[in-house]
Amino acid sequence: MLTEGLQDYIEAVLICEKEHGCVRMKHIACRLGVRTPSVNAAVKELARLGLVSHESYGLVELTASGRQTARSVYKRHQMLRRFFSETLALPDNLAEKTACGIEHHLDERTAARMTRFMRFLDSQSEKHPGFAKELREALIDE
Amino acid sequence: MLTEGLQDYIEAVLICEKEHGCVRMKHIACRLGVRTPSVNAAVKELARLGLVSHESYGLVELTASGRQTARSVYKRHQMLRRFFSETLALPDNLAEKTACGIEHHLDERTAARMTRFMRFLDSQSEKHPGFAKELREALIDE
DNA sequence: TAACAATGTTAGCCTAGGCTAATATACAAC
DNA sequence: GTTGTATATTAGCCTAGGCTAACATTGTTA
Repeated sequence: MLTEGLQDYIEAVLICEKEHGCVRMKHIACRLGVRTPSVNAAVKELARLGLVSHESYGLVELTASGRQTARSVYKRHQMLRRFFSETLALPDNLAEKTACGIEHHLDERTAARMTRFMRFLDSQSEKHPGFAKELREALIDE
Repeated sequence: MLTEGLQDYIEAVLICEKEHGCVRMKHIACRLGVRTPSVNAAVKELARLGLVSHESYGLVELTASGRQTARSVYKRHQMLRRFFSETLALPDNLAEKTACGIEHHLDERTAARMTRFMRFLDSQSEKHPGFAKELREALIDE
């Protein structure tokens, strides 16, 4: 079973791949703010689950199914980040932190619903000039 | 420091108090789906933090500061439950489960922002007949 | 090619927070 | 008052997932 922690790790693999072209233990460690022995243990487990391949002292690579999993985790993360950052107009770092904290607690259905919800808000902004502005004003909290 | 787990416990104390008039270990255990020894350890810690008072084999009672903390946790929980249940129109049990999972990951500011956001949506529904209906239709996902 | 720097791995420890089994207490009923 | 049942507590174990320190490997550079 893919625990919350492992979801973070596999997402990190995908992102490190994008960022560096290849994935080393230290990249993952750096991204997640943990030490390499922790990464080592996690990657071992991901390999056992067939989500990455990895041989000793070598690079980490996503398998097909691992990539699919990672993408789905990533997509959800981005959706949440957008919700907090764009919809709620919170600062990027806070939006990111919050998205990161909650992403593992939304099931498929809830995530899909939120996506539709955000789409609806976008459509309202387009249809009704003033909607976005009203929203922005409603959110001010000082 | 009040860990996530302890926040669940202190919220449970408040709810058990509402439900039963007094708070026993077993009430908390039942509500959180854990065993009494786990509750015992948590309550001990809450007492150490000055959030509840409790003597051996007796009832658990919130202190003033504990009650304040519990209420704030509870309020956030309810706000989230409403977001998923009313705004996103998800089934109650799913909304509850999701709210429960993510509540500890929102800081004060984010929670306040979401509250304002929901207030804004309510005001739109009032001002523009059809808004709520359009939203409902936009969320359908079958 | 020898040595060093960077990286990865292993071993062993720690904490949080569950659990069960065994023990202790409180209270009700006889 | 003794006994039985419900509840609470303690002791001790387990897992996930961090960590450091020590060791191993790789690859680069003199």
